[in-house]
Amino acid sequence: MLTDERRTVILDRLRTHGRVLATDLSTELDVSSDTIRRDLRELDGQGLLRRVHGGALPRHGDASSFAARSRRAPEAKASIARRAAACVNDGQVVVLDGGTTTLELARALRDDLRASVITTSPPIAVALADHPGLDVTVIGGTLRADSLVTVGASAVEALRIIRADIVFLGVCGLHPEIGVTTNDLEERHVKAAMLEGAAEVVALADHDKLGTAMPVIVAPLSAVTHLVTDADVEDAALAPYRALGIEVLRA
Amino acid sequence: MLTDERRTVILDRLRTHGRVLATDLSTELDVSSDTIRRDLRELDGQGLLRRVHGGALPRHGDASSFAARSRRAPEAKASIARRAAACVNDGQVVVLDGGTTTLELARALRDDLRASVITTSPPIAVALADHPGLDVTVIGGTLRADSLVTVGASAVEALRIIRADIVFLGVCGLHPEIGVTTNDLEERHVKAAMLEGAAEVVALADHDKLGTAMPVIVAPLSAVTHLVTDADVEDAALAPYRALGIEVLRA
DNA sequence: AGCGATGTTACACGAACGCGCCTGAACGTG
DNA sequence: CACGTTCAGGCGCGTTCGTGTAACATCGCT
Repeated sequence: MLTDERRTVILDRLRTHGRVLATDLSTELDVSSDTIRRDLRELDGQGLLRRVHGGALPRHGDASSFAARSRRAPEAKASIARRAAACVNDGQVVVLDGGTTTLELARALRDDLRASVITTSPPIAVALADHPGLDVTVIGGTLRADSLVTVGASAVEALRIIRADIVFLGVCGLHPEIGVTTNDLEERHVKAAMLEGAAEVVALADHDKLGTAMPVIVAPLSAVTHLVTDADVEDAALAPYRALGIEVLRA
Repeated sequence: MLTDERRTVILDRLRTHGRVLATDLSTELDVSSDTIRRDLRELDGQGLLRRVHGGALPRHGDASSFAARSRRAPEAKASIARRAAACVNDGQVVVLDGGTTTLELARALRDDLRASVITTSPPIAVALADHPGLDVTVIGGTLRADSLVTVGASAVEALRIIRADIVFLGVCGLHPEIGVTTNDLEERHVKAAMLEGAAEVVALADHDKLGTAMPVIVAPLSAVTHLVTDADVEDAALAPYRALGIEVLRA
């Protein structure tokens, strides 16, 4: 059995079974456990799986579920959220996009803030209900199961009539030339409606969203006024955004 | 079972059940309680849960007042919810009012149900997002912090255009002569809009809401077609509702 | 053919990890 | 205050990991 064959088999098993054990692979593929461990280490280095003691797991666990996503890079999310929360001033009309980072942002808003918050995300609305100084408005619509935001014509219509002081956009992809992108057409229209007439647009993007692009274009980078990202980003990667006049904040 | 798998299971249980007990996890996952405690300690260190004596809780507790209410008479709520959930048929348009009992109802819907659910309650929307066969629509509006439902003109308008097959109403008070009552004027208008044009109206009321009245009248009892209540109610108290042609279901 | 370079594998050994058990301390409750 | 439960830390055991080393095959070059 060739090395690449064996690794393909390993990835297949991982996809179908959801996990692999080093010892099982060793016996079933009839190679020493050292070879398997080398394979797993190598595949982990290529980002094709996640090495754990005893075997390996899919890299993104269950990336589809909202709860699973909120478990990814929680400290980066939290620091971005804290930094972004400091951008909100009393009396502002704040529009919050959905997503795990914006949910953290909602939780990070200071307790004595007095503002009006509008969101398409039911979990964010629930998180903000406790807050004493906020007026929370939920944008209605059809609920997207994976991202937990509302979409559809009614959501777009409701957002169009709002002139936000500041919009926080949880981006799926942010690319210097392509702009803000997402992977769902309906969500794109909702995000675009948020941006219309907004005074400030703050994009929240952790390091592995920068420089990436998703299939659906939301808006060009000129629509974004601020970018909040985490500390794990080299300055060179941020230069193109600064060149476009975007204020870049490192958390 | 790999360590990471086990911790994922723990977080999933925490998310679905709202809490986990160390001893339960130990027996169900078939590892020593020491291992579970190590897991919980580790996950707490990562900020993914909140360690407490005996188990763990979600790091971000639910909205306080709402969460407190949902702990009141949980077994009565659950049985009412189960009974009411059986009233829903495939293909129906279901409107769900807010409240802790209707939240339980949402969780009690059978997994293979295919229906369209419309709700003013963000927590209910979140709870239903996992459900594979449901089309979930959130009614937008201003969020009431204590009851976690949306209210206001836009909510009323959105509900007016809907002809529901079945409406589940979480009532604050149900009185044979006064009818359905609540304690918030805005919520009253939302509830009233739900009832308009509904084919069936199911009121969910545990024993201590029967025979009581709140300040604001939502609708007369003639608007209600079904009443689901718990077993702790004497027949005499139900007679007046039956006399009005309401089908009474005891859970 | 001879030779070295490269890549892949198996074996060996110390280190690290995960788990269960134990003990004293802390907690919650009556 | 006293009791049972739960907790944190330490220890030992078995497994797994990473690295170093040697054996073997393949390939390209002379």
